[in-house]
Amino acid sequence: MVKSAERTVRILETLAASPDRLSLSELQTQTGFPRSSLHALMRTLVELKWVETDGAKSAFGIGPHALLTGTAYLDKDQALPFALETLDNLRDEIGHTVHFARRDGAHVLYLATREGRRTHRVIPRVGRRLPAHVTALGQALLAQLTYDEVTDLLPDELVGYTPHTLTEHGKLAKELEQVRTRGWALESEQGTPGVKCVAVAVDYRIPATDAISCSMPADLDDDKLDKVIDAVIRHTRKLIATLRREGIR
Amino acid sequence: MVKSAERTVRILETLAASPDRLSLSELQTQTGFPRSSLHALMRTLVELKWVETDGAKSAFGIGPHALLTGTAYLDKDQALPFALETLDNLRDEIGHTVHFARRDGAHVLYLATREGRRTHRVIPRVGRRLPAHVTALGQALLAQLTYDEVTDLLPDELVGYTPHTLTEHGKLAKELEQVRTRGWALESEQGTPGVKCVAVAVDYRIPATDAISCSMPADLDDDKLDKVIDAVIRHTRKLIATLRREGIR
DNA sequence: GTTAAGTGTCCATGTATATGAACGCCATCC
DNA sequence: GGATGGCGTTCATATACATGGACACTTAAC
Repeated sequence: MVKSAERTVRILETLAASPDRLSLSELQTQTGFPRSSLHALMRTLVELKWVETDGAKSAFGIGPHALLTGTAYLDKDQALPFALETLDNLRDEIGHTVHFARRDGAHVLYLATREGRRTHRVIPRVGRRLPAHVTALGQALLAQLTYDEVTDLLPDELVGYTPHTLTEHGKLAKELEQVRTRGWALESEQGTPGVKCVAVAVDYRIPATDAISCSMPADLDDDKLDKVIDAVIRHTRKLIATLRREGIR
Repeated sequence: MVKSAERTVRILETLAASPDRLSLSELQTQTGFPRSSLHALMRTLVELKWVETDGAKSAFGIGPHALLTGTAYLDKDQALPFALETLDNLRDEIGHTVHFARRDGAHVLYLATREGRRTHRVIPRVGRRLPAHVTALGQALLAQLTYDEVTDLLPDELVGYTPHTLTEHGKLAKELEQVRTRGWALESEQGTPGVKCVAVAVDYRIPATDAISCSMPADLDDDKLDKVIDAVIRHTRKLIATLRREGIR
């Protein structure tokens, strides 16, 4: 491990994770790196526009070059170009926001926002990440794994985001078992208050590494929910067929 | 400048800019760094998930952590949370994709995609970047600057993307003068074949650093184009008022 | 079968970096 | 006004890295 390279990305991750800009000393406490070492690294990163500084220089934040570089990850994705049409169609059919994600259900790769009023001021963006156990996307993907793999992947302490979050490994395992048998995951305000999500894994790989989800208001009635579940399953099957046909691995 | 920190981000930028994954030797030729130095850096970056490797290890690509970190830039933006509603409303009203960008018109911060069929297979994503002189967004922002500032900012050679791209500084200056007087920029297939864009600068700062644009099929008739221009101007004014009221700087 | 050019990997050593401590600056406190 | 704690900055020296060259391996050429 090259020390300064590791530190460079750790600093960037720290800045990205913080809701506010950080001073040199705050960075010191959060990263544990010496002030003087940080000083040199920050000067470098600011010059390269990977870190923004607040005029007074006492507040560092993630810079525009990090955005330019990071989002290029999307262009490299094999499955995404073929998924776009399905995702937009699904969004148009059900009228709710659709997410496409991969791996541990964490980072959202594509987002088809619905028309009309938005309910909260959270910026809809790709790359957003919530722990796998609190989202339907995450559960749909975790359900592909064995119990041991799941406990291995997740931390011992499952963080609770709302009163409905499954914070016990036993309960989560039970839920995942249900996801496996019925084929889709349902999240009712486990991650975000007032939001319900349905997710289905896109199993063109075994185990599946991608999933489609649809988020709705939590108070949606069961009739409409059934229609959404049906639509998500239908479109996911179509996407699987497309990916198989195109030979995506 | 810390050498390995600089190299770290240069490597990431090189990987991001390349359409394909790169081998160690390709990285060597593109960056000029010695193979053995690259080797150590790549191992570090792969371990940290900032770089992905292709199983065989002979093909490096940008990794998921770069996406997670880079997109956090969006959460730090002051104006964006207040712009979301306006942008979605504009999209709903005119039925075309709406972009919100800043600085040199380069990186798109928010994207409200339209419903219905998509015309090409380019992944719609934030952070995408085209040179300022080929986009309406870029021209709307360049029009805020003096001739000297523009020539200073842009390279001497203006790259042409289509036959309609303004590749001469003189012609660009003339166009920018027109943008200044009429208040909006129009791009007709100068950046992307088959696409027309209208952009208006959001001048809550002087000079404006943000702009809203709307992209349409190039064959849209003049009547509808006028309606779009009117809508973009109207919504931009509304956003300016909002930002002023909220005291965003 | 031999050559050539591609790949990743390893190692010793000269060079570049990391860092503790000291410094200067500006608030705030009492 | 002296003390305290915040900030960024600087420098000598110990430490860690950069790197040319050697190595092993695969593939393609002939």
